[in-house]
Amino acid sequence: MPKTTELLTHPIPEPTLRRLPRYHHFLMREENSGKKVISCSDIARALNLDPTQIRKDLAVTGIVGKPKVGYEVPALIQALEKVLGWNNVTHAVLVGAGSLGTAILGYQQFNKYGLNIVAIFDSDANKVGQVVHGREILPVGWLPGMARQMRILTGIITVPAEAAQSVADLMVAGGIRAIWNFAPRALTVSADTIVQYEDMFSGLAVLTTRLRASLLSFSE
Amino acid sequence: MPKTTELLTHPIPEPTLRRLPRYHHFLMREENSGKKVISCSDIARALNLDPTQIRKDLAVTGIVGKPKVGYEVPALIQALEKVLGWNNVTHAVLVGAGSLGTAILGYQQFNKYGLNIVAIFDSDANKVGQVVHGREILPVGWLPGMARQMRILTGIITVPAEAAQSVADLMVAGGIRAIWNFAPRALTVSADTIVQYEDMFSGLAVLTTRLRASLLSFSE
DNA sequence: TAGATTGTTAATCGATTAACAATC
DNA sequence: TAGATTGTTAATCGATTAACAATC
Repeated sequence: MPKTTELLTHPIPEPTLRRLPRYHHFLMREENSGKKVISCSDIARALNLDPTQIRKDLAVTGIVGKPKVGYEVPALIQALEKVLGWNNVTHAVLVGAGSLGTAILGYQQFNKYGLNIVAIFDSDANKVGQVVHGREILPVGWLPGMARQMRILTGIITVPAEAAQSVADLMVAGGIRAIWNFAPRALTVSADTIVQYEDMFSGLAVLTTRLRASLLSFSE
Repeated sequence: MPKTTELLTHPIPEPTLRRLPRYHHFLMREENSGKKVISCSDIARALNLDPTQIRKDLAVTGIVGKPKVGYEVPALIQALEKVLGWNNVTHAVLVGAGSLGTAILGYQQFNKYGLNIVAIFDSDANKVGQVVHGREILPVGWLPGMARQMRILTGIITVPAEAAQSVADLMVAGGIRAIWNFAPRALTVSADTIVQYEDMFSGLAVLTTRLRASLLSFSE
């Protein structure tokens, strides 16, 4: 194997990647309340995690802390944003102007963290032409052409499960390479396309099952 | 250790639990298209998973398959619903009548899978009294009393991050034992309360980071 | 300095995957 | 029967946690 392989940035484990935004949120809050420096144990206590785990997670940012002191909050925030790519804007199209779709479109926080939804589509002729959050709903047939022309690489699916696969096909046809899928439906896409499932039923299943287990163990 | 301990149902690993709803969705679809029996390899192909993993996951339902044939679809669906508790209704209150909150309230699918949102609250006096999806928005101060009186054990938080902790406090005060938290904020709650985080920023972080890695590896 | 905290290596834990006998 | 598929045990893999030297 050539030496360059070792120089390639080691991929960040997914569990770590999922925790980084939580650290970022917490650090922003601490910075706002005037904190200049923070230790892993502080973060661990607030987020209910193991301090060693946090140390390992933060290592991926390249930031080094001072023994007995901790990490500089602003530098750590900056480094996290760099790793998460929140400085570069990700342009995306969204399909499905239902309540979830418009909620995501209107969620200012996403914009703040580098997600820019440039167009919203729907297949419903009654919805096409309506304006939501300042953007006109476009016919979904326009997606492939527009995505290709604007070189959009990210697509968000918020349509009902039955329509999700056909929307994914349109996205792939439009050159989209990463799909954020909120529909409870497994998608079949080309090998070079990434699908990130955001299945809220999974979360609900964990919650209700844990609740039942907890009630049983307390014999209630 | 007394023998009864061994009889207690072994807790289902979280990764397994998160996959069960995906199996359920897929099986429902297969049943609708008339399929009576299904094999692990069929499921594996459709969901892009390992057949052995599926066999192990399905074992938690207690359903046994027939070698060379597979599993009976209707029985498997029933068994999954039982494990996931989708037969018993989970009553819940929701706080935060913003776009995400109303989207969740209006999402019929949740109702179908055993989640019944009995009341929606907000702290904004302008919103209180408005009706969304047939339910009047109530002042958040009423939450503890109502939750306790109706014996609601589940709460959903869809308020901005700054307000999430105070809402969680109200929920705990109202006897709520499981919180589904959509706000990007770590919550501090009593030991007997479960918090399920549904942080969409984690999903976004995974998506954009993977996309960048993919683009780099293809040297584009 | 003494002691708290970092960074890192080793041990543990748990989940995924491989191997294979049982069975229809 | 032969061969596909199940169920289960063992091996592998990867993430978390523990231990501890380095350091401010």
